[in-house]
Amino acid sequence: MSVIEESAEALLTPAEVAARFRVDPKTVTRWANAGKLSSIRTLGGHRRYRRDEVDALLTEHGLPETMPTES
Amino acid sequence: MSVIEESAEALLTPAEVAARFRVDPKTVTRWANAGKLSSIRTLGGHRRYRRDEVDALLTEHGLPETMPTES
DNA sequence: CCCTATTCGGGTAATTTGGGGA
DNA sequence: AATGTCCAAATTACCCGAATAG
Repeated sequence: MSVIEESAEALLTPAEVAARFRVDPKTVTRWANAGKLSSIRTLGGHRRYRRDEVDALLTEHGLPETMPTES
Repeated sequence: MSVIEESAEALLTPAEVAARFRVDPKTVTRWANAGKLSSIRTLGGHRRYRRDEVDALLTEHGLPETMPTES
């Protein structure tokens, strides 16, 4: 399995989601428990998160106003 | 799982941005509210800031490249 | 020097987050 | 590596007053 295929995976581990939000994996688990983030369970009981959902939440927010030219 | 994710985490906490600008964390929040700085929200409502943007703002003053002795 | 608008920091209360340990 | 729980630190949003331009 090469590294390139990984960017196409649809599911993210808790650590990967935590890294993208710059929070602890525990916090991601809290979000899932609070129903703020949909999760899928592995057969071992651990959670996986939808990558498109995470990416959508990451890009939610606002760009700064168009910065006029410094001239 | 590979290590490629590491380089993608470019988010700063409010305290980290405040430290770079030598201001209060509240002031950074004020900049975000004013739209001067783009922010990403955690699902709990806390803000994360893009390191690229912060670094760009810190260096965009056009400081002279030659920094002689500060005597 | 005075006046005015903006920015910054202090204080409080409520929520979220992170560290340590089970 | 991940889960669930307890507690301290961080962040948020609100107020207000002081410092800084212009």
